[in-house]
Amino acid sequence: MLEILHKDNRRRVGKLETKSGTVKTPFFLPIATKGAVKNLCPEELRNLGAEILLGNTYHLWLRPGHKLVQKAGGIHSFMNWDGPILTDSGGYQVFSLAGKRQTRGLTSSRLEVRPRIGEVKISEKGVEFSDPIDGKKHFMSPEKSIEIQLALGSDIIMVLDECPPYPCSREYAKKSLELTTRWAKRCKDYFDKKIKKGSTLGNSLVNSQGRKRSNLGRPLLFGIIQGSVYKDLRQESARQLLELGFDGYAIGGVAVGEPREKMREILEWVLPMLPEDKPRYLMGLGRPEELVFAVKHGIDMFDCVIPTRNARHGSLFVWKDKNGSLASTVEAKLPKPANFYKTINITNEKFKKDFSPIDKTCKCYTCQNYTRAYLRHLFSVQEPLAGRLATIHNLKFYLDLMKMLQNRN
RNA sequence: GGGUGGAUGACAGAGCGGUCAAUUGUACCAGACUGUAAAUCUGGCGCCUUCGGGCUACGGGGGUUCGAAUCCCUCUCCACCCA
Repeated sequence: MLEILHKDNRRRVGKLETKSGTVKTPFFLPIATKGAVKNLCPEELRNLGAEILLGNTYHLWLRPGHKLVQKAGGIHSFMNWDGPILTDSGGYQVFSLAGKRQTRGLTSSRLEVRPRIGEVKISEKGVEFSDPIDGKKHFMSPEKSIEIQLALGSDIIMVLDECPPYPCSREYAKKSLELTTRWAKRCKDYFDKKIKKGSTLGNSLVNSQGRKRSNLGRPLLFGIIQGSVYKDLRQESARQLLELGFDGYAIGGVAVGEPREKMREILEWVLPMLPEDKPRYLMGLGRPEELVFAVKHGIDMFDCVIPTRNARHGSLFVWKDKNGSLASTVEAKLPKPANFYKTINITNEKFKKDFSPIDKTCKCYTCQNYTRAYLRHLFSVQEPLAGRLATIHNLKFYLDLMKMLQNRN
């Protein structure tokens, strides 16, 4: 399913086949947690160069519900995106919602809307979450996560995992990775059983025009390597998942607060163990220099909220030097300040009278038509267009970066 | 002309003898954000500072008090009511 067309040291350039189409690697998945990339239409995403999106099992399960999505003809048809979609399993919510109380948003008027943040209880059986919106409890097992993802019609299904926080004791990390492996096996068993039956695949084998997109008749299933910052545990996790056998391997539990050079180590420990012909996915990453670094170490896929969320918060990416080969301008040393871009906060006073585009070299709709001064104005008067234009630009930056990394030279 | 209630930092608006350079919100300034609890959050926001503190401040002036944004007198302005 992954065809590598070109290799340059450990950097892999190729294409990944899914049941909804083929995607060039390495690639970045814009995040559409609840079935939409915040602020953008699918058509706009296409124009920006997006080929594949990420949705979230947990969020779509709570709202609108996987059954409803299935009734709508699957997530592709429901959200009008006929390209591939990867769904995260809900494992990250084990991390992001765990132990959170109403410590945020105390001054926000929206607090009343979400009075209590869910507690997360992990057991052998699965995870009990509270809905962050209404506090209602929901139980998700590994099988349930797969069932939901199949019903959604996902192209790349992630196993349910536990994403432990940092710092994390060796002892806990070991228990956690072993649980993740047992869950991964249950996910795979359930997945295989359902795929064999072929019953609950949703309508995702055909796109919204009723056209068959791929010869691949089933979604892909990825395992997730955990083990925190411990070499033997990371490698043990990889070994256990390799033994089970997945269509691709993700590295999870990274960028959860650990020192930045740990990421380098984790990649160095784990990547050599993974098969060449299976895609490798670094989950939740990251900053541009981290993507460049990881690609040079053999990672094929990424997802991250940075371009979209930071855009909404007024933080924009600006190229420093778009010429020359990125691979050579970004040394494979982390942590290291990025040398090929900078970020600006468009709300800063210094942009008040700056009538130049965000980035002179950028070909995005925003940079072609609007000035920094206008964008700053939109942010300061809280016009929704601000977040939209900023999102367009930041995603273009990320997708252009990936294009450069796909370049064979 | 008479009466009543007011005047607080950019704005709104608390405080009504000491713990007040003064709650809070907005605005403004800056920062953060990594499988989206997020169009969010954090910090700053009189002047000076050797970061210990110092200085000037709650409409103007004058009192009472060890001590006043807070009490009294007076002036100015604003709102409402009665002539």
